[in-house]
Amino acid sequence: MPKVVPEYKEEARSRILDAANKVFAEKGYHEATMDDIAKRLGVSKGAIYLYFPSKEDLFEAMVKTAPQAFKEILYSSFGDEADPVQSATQFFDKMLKLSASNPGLSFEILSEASRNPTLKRILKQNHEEYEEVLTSFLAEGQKRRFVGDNLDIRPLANSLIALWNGLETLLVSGLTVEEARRAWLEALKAIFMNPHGSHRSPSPQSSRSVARTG
Amino acid sequence: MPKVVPEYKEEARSRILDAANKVFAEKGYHEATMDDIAKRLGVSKGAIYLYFPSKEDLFEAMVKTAPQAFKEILYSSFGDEADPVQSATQFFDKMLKLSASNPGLSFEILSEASRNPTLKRILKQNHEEYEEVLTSFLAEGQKRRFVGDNLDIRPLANSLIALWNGLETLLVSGLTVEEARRAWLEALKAIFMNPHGSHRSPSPQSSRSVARTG
Amino acid sequence: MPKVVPEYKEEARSRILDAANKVFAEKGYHEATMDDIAKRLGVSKGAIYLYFPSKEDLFEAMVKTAPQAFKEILYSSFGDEADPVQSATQFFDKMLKLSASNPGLSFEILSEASRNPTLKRILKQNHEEYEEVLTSFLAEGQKRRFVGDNLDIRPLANSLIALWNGLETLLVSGLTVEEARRAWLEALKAIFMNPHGSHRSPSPQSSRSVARTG
Amino acid sequence: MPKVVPEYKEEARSRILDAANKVFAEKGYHEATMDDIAKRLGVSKGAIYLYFPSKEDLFEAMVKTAPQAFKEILYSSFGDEADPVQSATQFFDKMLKLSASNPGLSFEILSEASRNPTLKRILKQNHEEYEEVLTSFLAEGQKRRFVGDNLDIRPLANSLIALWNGLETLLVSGLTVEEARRAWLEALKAIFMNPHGSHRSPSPQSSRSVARTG
DNA sequence: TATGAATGAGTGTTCATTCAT
DNA sequence: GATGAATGAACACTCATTCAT
Repeated sequence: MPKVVPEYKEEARSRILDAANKVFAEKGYHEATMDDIAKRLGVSKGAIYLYFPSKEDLFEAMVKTAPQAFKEILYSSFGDEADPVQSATQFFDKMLKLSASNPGLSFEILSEASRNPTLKRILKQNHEEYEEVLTSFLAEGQKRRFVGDNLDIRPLANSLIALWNGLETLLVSGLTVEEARRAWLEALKAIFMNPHGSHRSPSPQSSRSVARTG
Repeated sequence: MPKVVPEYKEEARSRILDAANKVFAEKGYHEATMDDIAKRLGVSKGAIYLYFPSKEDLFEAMVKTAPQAFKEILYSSFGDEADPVQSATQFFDKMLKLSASNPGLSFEILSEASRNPTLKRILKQNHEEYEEVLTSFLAEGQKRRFVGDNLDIRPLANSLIALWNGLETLLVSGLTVEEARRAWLEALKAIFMNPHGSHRSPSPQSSRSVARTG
Repeated sequence: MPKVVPEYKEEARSRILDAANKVFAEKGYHEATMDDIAKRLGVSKGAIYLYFPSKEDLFEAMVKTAPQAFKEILYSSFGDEADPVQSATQFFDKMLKLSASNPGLSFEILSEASRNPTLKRILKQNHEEYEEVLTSFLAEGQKRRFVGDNLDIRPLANSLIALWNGLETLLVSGLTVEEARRAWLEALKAIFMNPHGSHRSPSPQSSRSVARTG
Repeated sequence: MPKVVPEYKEEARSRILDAANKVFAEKGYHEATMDDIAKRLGVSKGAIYLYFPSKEDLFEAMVKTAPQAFKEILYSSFGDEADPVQSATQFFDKMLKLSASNPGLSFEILSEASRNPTLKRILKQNHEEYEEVLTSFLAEGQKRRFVGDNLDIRPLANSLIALWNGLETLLVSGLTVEEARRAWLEALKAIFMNPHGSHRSPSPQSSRSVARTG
């Protein structure tokens, strides 16, 4: 059996997190055993406990690594000056690929988080990063005039994140990828192509027909 | 110990499903034990097995009951002829209440479903019901002129469902209710307030054919 | 569901015993459930408890009925004046048929009996009946000159019973029916065809070469 | 709690098999619990599962060890050139002792085997070993002239095995040890003392071909 | 550091038996 | 008598965690 790593503790941790990610993604938090993870690494169960004090800690550490991939996709999709709908399509496809490699892992995380304050805090931090990145992108878009000048970009960023997350749930529920892509693009066009930039409340025609939400 | 039910087998099942719903919501599928559910009902573990052959079956049966609540909320929110954004706000608040009483249950379901074909099938049926109901509502909205005439209402319905689902995930991730409501309304305004016909390449026959939902 | 029997308690018992016999034979004592037996009869579980106070009692009662079939086979095989080897072959074939219809039941009974004094007593009574019947038959055989005059017929009877029982065990162990029949006949010929009738100790040549067993 | 074994995995298995043998013999397969076996060893239940994947596997492994004891008894009883009836008496007494230490275990095995193909296969292998050893012994007996020259020794071997097995059943049924020994010896005398060649239609080539046991 | 044997608490499921109807 | 819903004790098996080596 190869050792986890002779010298670099950090790399050992990182290898374990990789293995954990795969195993948790394949089996879900509860069905995955410490032994599964150890075997995937070719290491003894006990070795993992030298780096992580418990299964829960390991899971939490793994969740902390999640934003990395997301941010990479975000930057590579929206980073250049392309047409935003095209960027959104790229984003959709890359996220789809990521999500397909971890089927159900995000729900596993969410369901644990809904009962585990530590996890919740981690997710909150992750989300704040996402929100930040996306809001910046949208602000940049306003400068470049492909995002309506008077849009409220922070809630909009949240809508976009929510929309993606929600489409992931629908994919589990049997929505085809094509249907999901269609829904994603329809919604994005509504947002980006609105010719009036009239989403925010103080625009006269919206206040006429829209109930104030308090 | 009281009997599960005085007389009617159906009511017994239904009571168990209620208890299961609560316990699964509180603890999640794996952490919830059959004993938890039995005790919540004031009944012996064995009694549950008179009505459901396994924990898994009980869970699946519980998932099948979900559309009921959703449809009730949908009809009661969008049923009358009120302003659609106001209806959407009502919908949001009612869904929020439902979801708050079952924190994390939907993710539990999704994470199980991502590995359980039976559950997946049930979720698909559920989703088809949701899509149907919402598509009909949007079609009606087109007649009443508060939904753009040439909108592609089926993907739109999916966007709305996804958006709600996604907001639920963000609430777990620490988004405040206010932020979520804001994101919801911003997105809806973009959709509903959009001047007619701007969402897609306006090919008339496609919108007609999509309205046929079967 | 038909009632166990409306009027004759004895018949009810007897029907239950029949069903029990079949179910115990099919599944073994431990794997058979009271519900299996009840369902085989088309009766409720509770009904059985009106006639037998426990599963164990039911099993014991069933064991008590066993000699009936054995005696019938014994009489019908050895009853007439036929050639004893031919009779033995008939006996073998009939017993084989009986035993095939109850595969493993006798071992089930024996293994329970080895730990259950009540069952043991029942088996002892059954065995005494068998021994009696067979000894009488052998005595008759001596009169009719096809059993050696100076044979010790009671141990011989036991040998025959043991031989049959033992062949049953070998059939479970994969001996073919043909091999078993061969073994049975070889042994019987040795016993019945011994030209000297010299099995008992006081016969000179046997005492010479045979160790006394005390 | 002491460890199952200080160093050698094989010894651990062997100790568990020993404990299992005792517990299964005392309680029978179904009444014996894994906990019983573990406690008998002074070990936790889980430890057993490190060596055997299931109760059934443990039982089967135990059954596989049976021929060892049998062969030892057979060789030590018949190994020397003593008078065969005396050898047979020794064999009887040693087998009796073995069987008394495991009351009912063989029936437990047989009743399980009658419904369990894996066990059946094991029993078949065991039986083939017994048959082989005994046939060789009888062939040797023919050379030494204490077994009739033209006896068909393979069926004869089976008869002897069956006879012993059958006597074990009668011991459970209340036959006294003395009666059993008497029956055993009477039968053996019939076989061994029989003047040469009287057991079967004396076709010489058949006895030769049967001696080839492979 | 790393191992992996051992632990022991935990859980889904079964079923003989009871008893209100 | 007969039912069948309910009980509750039991048991096989799992797995996160520990620790002697």
